[in-house]
Amino acid sequence: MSDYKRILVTSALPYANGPVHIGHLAGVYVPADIYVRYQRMRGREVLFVCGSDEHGVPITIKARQQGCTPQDIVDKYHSIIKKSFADFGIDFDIYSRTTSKIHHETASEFFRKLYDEGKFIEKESEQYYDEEAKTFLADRYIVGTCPKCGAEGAYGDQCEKCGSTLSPDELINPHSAISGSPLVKRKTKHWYLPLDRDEAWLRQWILEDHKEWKTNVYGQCKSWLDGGLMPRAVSRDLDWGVPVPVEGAEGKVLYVWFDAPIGYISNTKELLPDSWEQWWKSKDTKLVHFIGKDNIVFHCIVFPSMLKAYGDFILPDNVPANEFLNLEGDKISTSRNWAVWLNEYLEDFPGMQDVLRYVLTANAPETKDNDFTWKDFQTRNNSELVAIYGNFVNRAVVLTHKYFEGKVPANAKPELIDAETMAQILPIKEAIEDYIEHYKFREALKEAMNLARIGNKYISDTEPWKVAKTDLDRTATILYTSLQICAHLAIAFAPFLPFSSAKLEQMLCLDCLSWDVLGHSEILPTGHQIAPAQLMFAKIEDAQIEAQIAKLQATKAAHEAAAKAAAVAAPAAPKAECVFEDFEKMDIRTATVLEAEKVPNTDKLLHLKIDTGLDQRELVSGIAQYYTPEEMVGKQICILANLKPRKIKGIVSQGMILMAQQPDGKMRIITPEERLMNGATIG
RNA sequence: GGCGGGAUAGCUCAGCUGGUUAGAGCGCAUGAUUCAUAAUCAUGAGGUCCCCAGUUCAAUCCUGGGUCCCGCUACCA
Repeated sequence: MSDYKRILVTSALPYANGPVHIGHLAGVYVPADIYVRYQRMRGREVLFVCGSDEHGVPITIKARQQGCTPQDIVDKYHSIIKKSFADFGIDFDIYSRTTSKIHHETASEFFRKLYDEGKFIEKESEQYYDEEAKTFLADRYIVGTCPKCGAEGAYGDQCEKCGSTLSPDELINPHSAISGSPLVKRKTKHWYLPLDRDEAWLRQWILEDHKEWKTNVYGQCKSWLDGGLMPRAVSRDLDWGVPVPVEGAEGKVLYVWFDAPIGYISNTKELLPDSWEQWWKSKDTKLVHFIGKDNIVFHCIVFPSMLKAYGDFILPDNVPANEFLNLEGDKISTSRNWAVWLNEYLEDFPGMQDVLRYVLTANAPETKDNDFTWKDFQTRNNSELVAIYGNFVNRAVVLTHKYFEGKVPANAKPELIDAETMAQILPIKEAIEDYIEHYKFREALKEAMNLARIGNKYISDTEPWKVAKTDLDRTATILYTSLQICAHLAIAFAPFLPFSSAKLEQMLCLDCLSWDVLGHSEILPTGHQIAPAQLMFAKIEDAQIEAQIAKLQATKAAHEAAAKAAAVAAPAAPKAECVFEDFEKMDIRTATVLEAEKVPNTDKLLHLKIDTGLDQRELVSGIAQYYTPEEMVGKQICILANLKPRKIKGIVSQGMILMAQQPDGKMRIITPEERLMNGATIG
């Protein structure tokens, strides 16, 4: 620790296609802010850098959907995000954005240098192109029929119905999610960062030199390194982003993963045009990246590899990645609107930033995913912040006003218990330091709260309100000691709850205190006037919590209804034209189900025996979720009789039942209006 | 599918290199107290340490297999 002269802290650049929510705050920004505030209080030179990540395909999609430009989108969310962070006291030295001029220049120059020095490899490949939207498409924006389960609307990277991983080439009828038009393949040239060349030093640097990294971080890196690294494309075909600064690269921009982390550098540069290099290139700077677990590989492998390729940059000392925060038992989701948005929180709980900061720290997903519930939020506020911290301060201040006109009394009659109580502060200070230096903010916060517990115990044990009846000198010492503890609380909590510490300092008429006075026996001198008592934290009533829960339930219901309506309103895309001869090839006829049973070990399959009029045959059909075997027996159905037999789960299926399915998944068999003979042809 | 992380009291979490009466906070119960936002203080009740096998004198911890949750996934290692 002491080897470093300064600390550069970055927190993940939030993606500017939506506001920020409690998950962002809990995983990344609150821990980073605690770390930074603590280091500053210790007098260390710290720089805290962040900004919006404003490039990439999702923003262009969103703009297209909303009929505006990508710039409109990022302008809107950049200002919302920036304001939310400011409101919550996330104390960045700079919060800038990747659409800034200086970032474009910096990222461009970064690429160009690697390009000129031959650090990239070039590859030509064929990629899907949407001629109508005039754009190449990311896998995610190619949709089609899943080759594995037959579901419509599978994405080019994954089918959400059956969960299988796909590549766009496997999709049946691939078409563009943007314009709906069919796709063509086009040749395109891209540059790749050959990560494989960096394997040896990465292995040494991470696996040998940084065994202290968190297990999730270390494990993930090891997994990648053991698997062997591959070259990774740094450019892509898109018109939104930092243009590739090479002749003949029109229509290509830097891949967003390449451009975004450079944002840390350009934002530093924007703030400190003359001295930024000291922060990024000086060996006595400690670099720490705060991120979520989805970002581990970029910050531990890819970005370091970029920095190394460029030369003379330092590498991160640590990457304390957190896990994820859930909300009321479900994954937080922007698209499903399952989140607590920071801007909305402040409307409902004005002035209560610290309560959320407290709850998110106390329940931070440091080692595993955690769940945020409003009930827990209420309990932590009412029985910890109000009942322990706020209450202790209130007791001490109120009694001081009652007996000593709001002046810090003299330490007139000390006893052993006073010294013993004060002696507990130093170990707490050291514990907090140790925990914060090791990125264990949850534990650190607990220690700070213990200090308030010590205060409550002290004041209960000494009972100044009783002693005052007989011995005012002793009362003086008790309140003197209690007020010193209050002052210590203001300092100990300052990294975590900056607003409350400011309030408490105001009440005690203190100026910004440094971390070093923690553990000193006298912060408030005798005779020092303090302000009237005011409540540090307000209780949260059940009604407020119920309102929040109702709000979440309402958004959930609204979202489900909207999804259903959208699915019903939008039938599947039309298929390409075909000729009568195509249709004529199909032998479609009526049949009756004779027997039906579930195929063992499957969820969806029924094994049917049917009478086609021509013969009796067996087939396997994926309808078990819609019909029970009992329901099917005796039903007249329509089948495609001349479909090539296919073995499914060991059973040869001779034909296919005709079904109608809605986009929301509802499925029914097709059956003649009135019962006909088996084998009647359909055409 | 492969890989990584997680599973410990009602809830949220600690438990370093195998030996602990397995811990903390909240919640709960009982008692004390009334300066304080019915807050506080003391005491207590709560646990097949996910399941099954194995190694060991000894397993929450190590090994193998399995289940569930989360993340990553570059022709899939």
